[in-house]
Amino acid sequence: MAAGTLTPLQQRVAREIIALARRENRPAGSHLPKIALAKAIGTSHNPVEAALAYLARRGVVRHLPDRGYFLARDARLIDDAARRVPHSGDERLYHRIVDARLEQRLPDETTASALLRRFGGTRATLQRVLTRIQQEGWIERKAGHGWAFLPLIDSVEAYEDSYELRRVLEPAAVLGRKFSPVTAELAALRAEQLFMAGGGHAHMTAGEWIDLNARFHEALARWSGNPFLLHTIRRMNQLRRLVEYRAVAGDPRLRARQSSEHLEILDAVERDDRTRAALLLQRHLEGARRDKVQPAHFRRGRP
Amino acid sequence: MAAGTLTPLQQRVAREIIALARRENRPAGSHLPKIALAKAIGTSHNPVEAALAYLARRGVVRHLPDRGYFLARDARLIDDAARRVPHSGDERLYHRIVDARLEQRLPDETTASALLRRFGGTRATLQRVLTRIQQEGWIERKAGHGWAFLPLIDSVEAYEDSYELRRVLEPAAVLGRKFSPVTAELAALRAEQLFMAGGGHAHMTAGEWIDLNARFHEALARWSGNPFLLHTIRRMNQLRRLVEYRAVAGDPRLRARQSSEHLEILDAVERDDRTRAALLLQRHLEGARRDKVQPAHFRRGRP
DNA sequence: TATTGCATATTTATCAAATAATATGCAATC
DNA sequence: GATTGCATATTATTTGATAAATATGCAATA
Repeated sequence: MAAGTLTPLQQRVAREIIALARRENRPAGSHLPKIALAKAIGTSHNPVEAALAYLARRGVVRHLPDRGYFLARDARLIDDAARRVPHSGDERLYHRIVDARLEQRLPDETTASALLRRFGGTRATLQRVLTRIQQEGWIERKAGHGWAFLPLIDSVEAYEDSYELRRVLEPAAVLGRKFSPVTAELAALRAEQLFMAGGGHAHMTAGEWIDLNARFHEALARWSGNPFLLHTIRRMNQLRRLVEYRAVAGDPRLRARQSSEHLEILDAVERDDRTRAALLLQRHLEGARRDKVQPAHFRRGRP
Repeated sequence: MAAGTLTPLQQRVAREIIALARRENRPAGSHLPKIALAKAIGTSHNPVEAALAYLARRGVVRHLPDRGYFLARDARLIDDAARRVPHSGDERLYHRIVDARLEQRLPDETTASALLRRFGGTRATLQRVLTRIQQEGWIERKAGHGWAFLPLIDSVEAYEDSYELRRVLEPAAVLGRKFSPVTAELAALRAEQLFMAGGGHAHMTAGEWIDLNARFHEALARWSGNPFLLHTIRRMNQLRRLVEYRAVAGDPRLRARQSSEHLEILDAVERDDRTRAALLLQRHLEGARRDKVQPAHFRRGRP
């Protein structure tokens, strides 16, 4: 790989290192040990080293020989420009397809070749991107050749549908027979939400806000101990991210209210008042739906 | 392609042609027009022609020049041997991995190369199979190299989890704000279930029974008008098929009871008594769970 | 008038060697 | 006692020409 460029995995790792540090509000000088990072991210040391070396070149971290890498400044104060890691070709193609689809500039049925002619790139890249989209659930292979797009959360209608599902599933998660919160995760979530409620959102990007939100809801699903429920919630979150990133990036009042509602729910969970947690959760989802589902957020409504 | 062999798509089409004819209890001599079949199956004429030519060689259908293909005998009376269409390499590898996984002969984490060494086959085949499994939700890519298996519906525990999800989702589908049954589909389902309840299961294989069951539940989900709910139910059905095909192939009394319950639910849906339909559905799922979730059905329980 | 049977245009799969990245172990260092 | 930095072993991706299927249109036919 040419000097200065990263593989897709290395790019991802670089982004995750920054996200982690920011999530934990790491101070300047904080040590970033490669093995711990590798474990947290789920990869081997090697890509972590490459990512850290890159971040050092970018000035985000400092390198001390034989001692390792250290944050150059408080994680929350790293400016947007410095922490912007380039995206791989896969990622770029993916987003171009998302955009085209959200703006209804793509037909409901198409072929790989047609997409290649339109967007360029290699077959291998396109194949990977289509597989990813298939995994996310908004495209499927037709019987022989070709692909068919499925509805995305890209209209008031579909958005309502996704909330309808979540309103049923998430309270069920909390009330499930195996529900059991993980203490450490609960504490971490609480810290995040407190930081947010306490005005921390000033140092947060729209993307970080969305991820924070997703982590909260995913944790509840994970604590249900039901892998199928978790899988479903994850999928809804992926789809929401796609749309919300563009639409409802963040009214500060809305952010503050969401966090305080999240905290209330975490409180109820902590004192094992599950009925109350489920009720609050249901109200929370109902409120979030009302806040977000407004025609103005969507470019065009679908029938 | 060598004479006598079919492409994977052609094999699939051949199987679907037979399944369709049997589903509709087509009599001997029934005409099988290629374009209608192609439309029903979602492909072009070409693979349908190849599949019909193959079925003619196998004696399942008769070919009259310039008139087309016709069932050689009543669809329900086609013997098992005659309608067994060979499986593609993909399909075989898929089932070998399913078996190995269900019997806990595979580690939780592995690599494509390791699987190749173990099962043979080409990288491309394995890649496709892994993508399919990923789509079904019981494997996922690790960050760099390798794959991690997720819990399958292969233990009492996981089976309970899947039913917990369905018990919440399916009644919600029926009660959903957009629920609206499609008359033609409802009639077709009723006919199938009546045939079954009336002793038709004698002419049915275990696989056909499972598919019938899945079609019923999928139809309810589709009528909800909520694509996300449908997607989730579909996924659960895929997984159930994997396991039930091996475990609970079919106690006749159980089959008869299931069909009559299905019919009751369809009745309630037809007279738009949704509350009752949802209630019956919930009871039905509860009963089905009790019938099926018995440790004896599973080779070994997981913790 | 619908359907078949076949021809043509597109699309996708296949191949294996070369290349590139990731996983892992461990002596050196703090 | 943990961590780095680097070497080595595995694993996975890329490539583009060739071959094989699938999609589609239409004259001939029942």
